[in-house]
Amino acid sequence: MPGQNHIDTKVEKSSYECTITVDCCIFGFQEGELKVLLVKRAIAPFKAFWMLPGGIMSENQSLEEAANHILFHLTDVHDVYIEQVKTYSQVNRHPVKRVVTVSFYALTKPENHPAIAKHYVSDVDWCPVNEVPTLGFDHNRLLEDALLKLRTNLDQVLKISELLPEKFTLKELQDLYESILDETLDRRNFRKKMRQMDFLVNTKEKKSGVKGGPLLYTIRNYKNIPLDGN
Amino acid sequence: MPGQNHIDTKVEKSSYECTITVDCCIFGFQEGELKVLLVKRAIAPFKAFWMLPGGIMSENQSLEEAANHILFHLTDVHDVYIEQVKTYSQVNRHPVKRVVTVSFYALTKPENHPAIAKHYVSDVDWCPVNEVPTLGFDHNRLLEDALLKLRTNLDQVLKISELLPEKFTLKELQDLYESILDETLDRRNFRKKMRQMDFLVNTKEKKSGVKGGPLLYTIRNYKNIPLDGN
DNA sequence: ATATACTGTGTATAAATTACACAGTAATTA
DNA sequence: TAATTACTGTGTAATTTATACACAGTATAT
Repeated sequence: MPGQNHIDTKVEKSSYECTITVDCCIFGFQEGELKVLLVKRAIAPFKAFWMLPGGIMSENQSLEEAANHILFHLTDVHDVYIEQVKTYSQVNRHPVKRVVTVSFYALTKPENHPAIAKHYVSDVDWCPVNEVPTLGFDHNRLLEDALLKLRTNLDQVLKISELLPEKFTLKELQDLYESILDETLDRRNFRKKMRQMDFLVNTKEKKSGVKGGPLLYTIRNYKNIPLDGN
Repeated sequence: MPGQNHIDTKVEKSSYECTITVDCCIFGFQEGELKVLLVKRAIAPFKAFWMLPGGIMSENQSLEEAANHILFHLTDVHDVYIEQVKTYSQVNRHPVKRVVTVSFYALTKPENHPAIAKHYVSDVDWCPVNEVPTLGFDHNRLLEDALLKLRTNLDQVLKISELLPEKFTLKELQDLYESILDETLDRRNFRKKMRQMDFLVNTKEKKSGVKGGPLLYTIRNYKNIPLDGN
């Protein structure tokens, strides 16, 4: 009694197995814009298309570990905030072979991680999220879903400190919020709200090279990122 | 250059494949309590443990289709609201064989669907969510995560009409909210809020057999459930 | 030195949320 | 059938939260 009609909870010897891939929306904030890391694919299918970096989960790693691996190899980033977005399993998502894909988003400081093209990748780019071209596979959809999740969870503020340098001005913080939410915010109200949550520590230093001499802030308990495993 | 070191986006012939299972938290509301459908497993491992109903995704179906299949075979429910919760991929989740599991929650009217034990299942029960025993595998964790997601998304009210009979009193609706959120709500404020959103249609009928003669309501556009595919 | 483009701050108004009490109805009971 | 019980249905005032908004100060650029 194989295949579709099973309603049991047993794992059988003959059960169907499937390749599982991980794709990552790696966000960074640069020049006042929210960007996402894209790679240009060097092989078919979708040769020369831009896409989200991804790879295959292997035998001895969880999806989170796979995502971290991909991230590390591609950007030299580690210990970064990653979050599962959704699993995509339409039968014909991949033109050659069936795969199920779990997508993650990851938040990084691009300042620390120059992107370098590696295997099966001919180019690499931090692309402003508003200028993303048509991507290979269903990656535009994955990106859209990841952005939505990022927006929805923005109130858990702490994690977005991953996108900023260690010291930052309130304007930089607000610019980040605005580019994630894709709307403008009132400056005074924004600052009031940020003050209420007590994440911010005023370093008393001023940022130089910019008009107005804005104060630099940092995040309380900088670098306490919970990593969970499923 | 196999396995873990891959950072490419290519799907290779030799790539690792893995069994993917679907587990469902099937919620129903009965006797003023939120309940979840559990099955008692008839085979090892975890023989005689209660667990969430689940099964294996097969070659020609998406995860959502697999979940609906399981649901249908177990409860005769179809066209029900289901939502993906999360994917679990720890290497040692399953004691016998590696599986990756995608969990869903589903909302049903138990009144319509007497549960019947089928394959590999010796018993079936609608269990109040506050009285769930230790389940097989990591199913307590899955249930917890599903409940959290259900709570978090409660504002998209419409879908919870899946849990109620076609006509219901405001008290029944409030009881449902309270058992999902696990807190008590002010009656007048609750009703005000429900009135604002305009889901509710007053049928002008009164429910009999109960004191106070409460009015019966129904949901506007009853049975317009969006089903999406990934 | 002057102009420019930014910083930093508080208050008044509007909107949303919360707290709260009493008269009415239908079953149950004595 | 009268009295009791356990529920229904309703509105307003108080609090909290969110929004709108203007001007003096500072570092850079000219």
